[in-house]
Amino acid sequence: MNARRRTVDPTGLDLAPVGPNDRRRLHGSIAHDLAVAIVGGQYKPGDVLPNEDVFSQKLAVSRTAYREAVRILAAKGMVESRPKTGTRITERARWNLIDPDVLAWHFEAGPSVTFLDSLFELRRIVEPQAAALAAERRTEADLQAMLVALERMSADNLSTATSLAADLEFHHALLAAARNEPLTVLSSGIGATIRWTTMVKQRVGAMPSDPLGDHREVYEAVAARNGPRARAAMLSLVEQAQAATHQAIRKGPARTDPVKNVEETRR
Amino acid sequence: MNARRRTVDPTGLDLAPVGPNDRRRLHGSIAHDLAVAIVGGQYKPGDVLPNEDVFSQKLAVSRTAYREAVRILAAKGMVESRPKTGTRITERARWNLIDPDVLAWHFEAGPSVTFLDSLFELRRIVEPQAAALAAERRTEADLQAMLVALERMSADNLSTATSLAADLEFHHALLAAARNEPLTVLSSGIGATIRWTTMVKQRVGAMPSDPLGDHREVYEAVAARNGPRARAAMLSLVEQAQAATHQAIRKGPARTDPVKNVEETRR
DNA sequence: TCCCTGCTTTTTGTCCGAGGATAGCCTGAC
DNA sequence: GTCAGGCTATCCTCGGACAAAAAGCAGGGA
Repeated sequence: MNARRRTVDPTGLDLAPVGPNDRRRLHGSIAHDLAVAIVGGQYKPGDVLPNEDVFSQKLAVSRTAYREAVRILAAKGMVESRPKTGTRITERARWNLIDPDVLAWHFEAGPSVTFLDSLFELRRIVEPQAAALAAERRTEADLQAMLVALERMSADNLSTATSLAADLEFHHALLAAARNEPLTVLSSGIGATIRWTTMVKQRVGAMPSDPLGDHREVYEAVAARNGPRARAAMLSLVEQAQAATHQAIRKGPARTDPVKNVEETRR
Repeated sequence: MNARRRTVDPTGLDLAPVGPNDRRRLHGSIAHDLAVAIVGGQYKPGDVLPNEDVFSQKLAVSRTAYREAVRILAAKGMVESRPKTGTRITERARWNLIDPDVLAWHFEAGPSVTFLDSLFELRRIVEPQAAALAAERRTEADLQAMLVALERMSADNLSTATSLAADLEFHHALLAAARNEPLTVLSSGIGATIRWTTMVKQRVGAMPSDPLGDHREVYEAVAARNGPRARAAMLSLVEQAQAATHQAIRKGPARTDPVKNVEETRR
């Protein structure tokens, strides 16, 4: 959570002060923390942040670093700065919700069930069609990539980190095979969803019946250049994933731990 | 093109020095110019930009402003900075192609025909399904918004700026009625596409047969809560738009004027 | 010969302090 | 009551300095 590089921690509250993802720069981690606080509801649309001098001091960083962090958030449509008015959180409708980072921040803050559902809905719309396109356009290399991912998925017991990675790889290879650049971009967003939902399912110990079968069916349809069959298989895959996620959520709460104060995490 | 605020222009080459969109801040216009140069192919993926001192001096701005511009581009996945290595253009696959800004920059640089096609393909995938969802979920208010847009479209002769705005409004209202946040975000991207294609068609003087009829059909299907019909109507609408655009492009070139050097536009 | 360690150097990252530009707000005149 | 003008809070831009990261090189040891 806290990715600040500072080694000393006078408060003693801040566990895991030097995490493994400490390669992020200061402005990056500020943007991250602030963003998580925003999507977590700690700052609401319409709210105005304290002015630069005050806030950067509270975070114990320079105004420069803070401003660069705000630029990042502004680039994703989450805040808007103007002289005299200050920096204000924009309405959610203007956030770039399919930006990979924004999506990741949502999952980190603990996505609401409705948000999760809307993402699955997006997948239900996009991925089947993408599979159909992939069936028409895939090359041997695409097929090979999908096959490798498939094998790596089945090699492990479907619960390890590598099998998750293989899952992501599979979906990415499929999107890539569709030969549509804007569509490919959605891949990382979809990946974020898969990653999180897998984690939830794992935590609850609820492994779906047979996700591998679905994946294999998609692969074979694509290999056979059978668009409609690929579409149907992918639709079934997504729907099963959604059902499994719902089931897991009923067992455990959807929202993870409440977000800490930005001011507190950072000092 | 050049949104810099500077009033004097020693070269005399830079027309329209103070455009109407001059509200952008310096870092914003630098990001804009750089981004257009990148999507225009002036800098290619893998290329390394000159270091901050050199480049910011060449652009005649402070390092601060330049760095903030780079942060914006980095947030959209277009560049990546590291100490010692420098700032390098990332591969296109990692660009956030559905970000409204990135899309707008593409259109400004003159999109390639294949890119345009892939966007229409995305619309063909997303919008019909969105229309179907909208048919199920729309409220009276949604309907009202769509109707207003429809009337404003038909009021003007379908070639003025206000009718274009109404067109955008219609599509946005429809997406909004689908009640799916991530889907709504695509609205601005779709809007950028519509805006640009309309412009092209207009320039060539090729107005499609009857776009209004399609729009009205979509509206009525949504009003009747008839999902399948809404989907079909929207599909037809998008396909017609694509056909009309292709026709227009055959008459005139797709790519607009070549992009100028960033260093030159800015000084 | 090969690898490992430590130094050098280039580039970005962070900090600070100052002044300029913008825009919301209030005051005052008409 | 309305409009013009000044006031001021806030972000914006600037310049300069030093810190940190990391790629590449050189030297030493096995």
